[in-house]
Amino acid sequence: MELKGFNAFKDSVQFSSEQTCLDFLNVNREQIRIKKDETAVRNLVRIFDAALAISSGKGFQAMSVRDLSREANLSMGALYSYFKSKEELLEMLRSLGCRVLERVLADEIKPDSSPAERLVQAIEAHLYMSEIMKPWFYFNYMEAKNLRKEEQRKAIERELYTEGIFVGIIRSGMETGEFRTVDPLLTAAVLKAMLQDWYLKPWKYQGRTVTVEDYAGFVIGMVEHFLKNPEGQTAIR
Amino acid sequence: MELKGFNAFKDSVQFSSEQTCLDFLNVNREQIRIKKDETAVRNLVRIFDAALAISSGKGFQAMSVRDLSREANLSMGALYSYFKSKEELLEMLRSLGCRVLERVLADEIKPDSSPAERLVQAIEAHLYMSEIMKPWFYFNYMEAKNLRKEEQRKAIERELYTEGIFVGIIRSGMETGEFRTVDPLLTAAVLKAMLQDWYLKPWKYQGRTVTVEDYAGFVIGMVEHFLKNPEGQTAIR
DNA sequence: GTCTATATAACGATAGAC
DNA sequence: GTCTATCGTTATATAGAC
Repeated sequence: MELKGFNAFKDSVQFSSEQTCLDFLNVNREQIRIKKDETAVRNLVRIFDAALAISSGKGFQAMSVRDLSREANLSMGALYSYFKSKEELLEMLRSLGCRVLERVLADEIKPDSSPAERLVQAIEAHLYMSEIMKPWFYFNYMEAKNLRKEEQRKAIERELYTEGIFVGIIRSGMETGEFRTVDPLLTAAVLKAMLQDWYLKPWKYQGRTVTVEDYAGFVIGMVEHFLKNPEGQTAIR
Repeated sequence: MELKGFNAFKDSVQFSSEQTCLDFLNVNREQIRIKKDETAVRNLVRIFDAALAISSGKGFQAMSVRDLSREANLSMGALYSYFKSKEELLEMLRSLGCRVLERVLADEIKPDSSPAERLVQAIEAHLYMSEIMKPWFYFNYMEAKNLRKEEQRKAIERELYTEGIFVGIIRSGMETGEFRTVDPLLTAAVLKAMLQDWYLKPWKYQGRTVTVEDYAGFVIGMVEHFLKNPEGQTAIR
């Protein structure tokens, strides 16, 4: 196993809040009343950062729009020219990270790599993205239940989609004989659970001075150990 | 590996909501204004069940005391003779399952078993208890952040305590040579994450008709595969 | 574009009748 | 023990001045 490492990953994805908000603005142009891009992006960044910060402490429902107004340094009236209800703000926040996450996963997982290599790429991409956008990932997980039924369905679909990436990799590894025969669905499910633990319990890993690379290395080691065919790589390649 | 199985487990713990609420009443006698045990227990069961049901849908913060009054078939006034504030209700709910959980873990993990056996006992106990008290486990996880700082600290302590049970088992298995050398803290952490996934995403496993025994078998298989010393049991050293 | 001020609804909590 | 009625507070959302 050969890890890309967190720093190399960060350089290659070039994440910035401003770029993310500009993308967001371009997609949701009609819902936002502000006409000047520069103003809109600047305030969107402040709104999103503040909302994620407050929500991570006490949850989105318990955050009042007044709280948000204070934290983002914008008046009530100003806020309501970026969204028309608190519920809409919730859905804006949710959709924020989805686009960038999907793009990164598509970029970082190389279809012509071996299953074992793609497994490492996928695990690193998931973990490192969750490290970069930790507040969003936490929010996305904890607030899913507050979405409307329809949006909730989409959120579940999304979880199953990223899990499906792992299922696909495991299946193809089993076909080439690189991996031994396991239950691909359950394996992907518990792998996902491990990856999510990284951003769900930051207090745990921070307190133990475990870095995200340490964690990635451990998870990859465990999964490889579980999947590796003891008879060695039996074919194709 | 030899599993006890869910039904055998259920028989041996003899869980009942009424018993749990009676225990609770005996511990918190001074905070509850109702004098007749029978009435108090009956209503406590209704309050707790209703509160967990509503909270699991939209979270505790979003649940109004009026919602609770409707669902539990008790008036506002009646509710407030069982707790003196919504926040106190939150802490009552949190403490509910802790006692019974701790008792069960102590009963089910036999100190004179081998590390491998104790590992199976601990995993089964955790999973099966979370299946029996699923609404409470979900609540306990999702609402921890709404507790007061002091109570939050205790919640983290509790998480680390149950995780510590696994750490202890892994360490002793490494000492006897039954297990190979791994990072006990990280192993226990990801194991915990796997166990929690069972009650955090019921929609996933229910939809796939995976039973809790299936899940237990899979997790135990994976962890044993990870821990098992390839050289076999090399004795005490 | 952003502000202050306010309308309107819902909230948690309590007092007092039964 | 439980209910109904109601208090004071806080919430979301908007209107109109700047």
